[in-house]
Amino acid sequence: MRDPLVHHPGYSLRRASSAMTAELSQRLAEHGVRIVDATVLLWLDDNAQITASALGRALDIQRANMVPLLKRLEDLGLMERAPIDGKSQGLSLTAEGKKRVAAVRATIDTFEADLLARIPLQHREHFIPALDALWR
Amino acid sequence: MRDPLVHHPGYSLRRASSAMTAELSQRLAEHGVRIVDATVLLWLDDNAQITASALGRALDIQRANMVPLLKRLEDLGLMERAPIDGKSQGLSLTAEGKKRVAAVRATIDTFEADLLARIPLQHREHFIPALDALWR
DNA sequence: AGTAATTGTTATTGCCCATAGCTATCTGGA
DNA sequence: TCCAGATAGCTATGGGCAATAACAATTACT
Repeated sequence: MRDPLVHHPGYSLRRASSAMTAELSQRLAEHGVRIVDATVLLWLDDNAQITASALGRALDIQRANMVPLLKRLEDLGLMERAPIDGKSQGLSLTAEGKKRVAAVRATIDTFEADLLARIPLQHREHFIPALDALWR
Repeated sequence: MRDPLVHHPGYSLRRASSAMTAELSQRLAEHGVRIVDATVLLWLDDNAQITASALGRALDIQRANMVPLLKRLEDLGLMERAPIDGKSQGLSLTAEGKKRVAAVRATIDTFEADLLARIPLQHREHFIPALDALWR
């Protein structure tokens, strides 16, 4: 069986990302959050009172898609909103949210370390710079 | 605004993959196929008479998810099935499928080259080996 | 003051992956 | 040779994330 996709960076990227996503999802399920939830929680922890729109721009999430995401975090009691003016609202973690984000951060840090550890040493330092060149 | 996700390989991987996927999708739309369709077409071109199950195993696609995928390619007139025995069927490209796959392959090759070109030279050769360590 | 941009929202769609369960067929060991 | 177990193809359903279009209310700019 010939594999026409060996040495195709696009395909390798897709497969690696999908494998990574599946594993991280599973680890985060322990905390009752999805991957996107976790990234938002981390951002809120570092940027209290950020606006939904600004957060969406930072994470490249459409405003429309922020709505159910934030509602979920609010329903979980992890995040709350405070009006800034008539149309904007500042987002911040609740006390429960701060507790949760600490656990989530620990899980993510472990995960990222495990991920890097799987990459042979001679390639490791090139990994993030190469990836970042593709989107940052 | 602080970014808590800089230097997180998992996040960079997700973002790079998502950016890449969006662009490739767009380029392939010109040929009327999706990304998954294209990878299947490439495989069929190199592995005529492969079985749906075997193809699914090679690409890590569940048998259940192969069904609508193959039906789509069949409806497009790009792929046909021939019974091997009472329960298996060999998949292969139609004449139209062979024409299409040539165009698709050209688009993908250009895309992969463009993708690599965006990675700074000193990191480039490390990219695929690093990715492959994460899933192959 | 009035036009343009921004914010939050609803509704809908598309793509890809995952699980559970079913039937028919094939295969290998007793 | 027969039968249990593996395999092939399929249906139905749902989850996760992203994309688009449209709308009302508010704010910012000129």
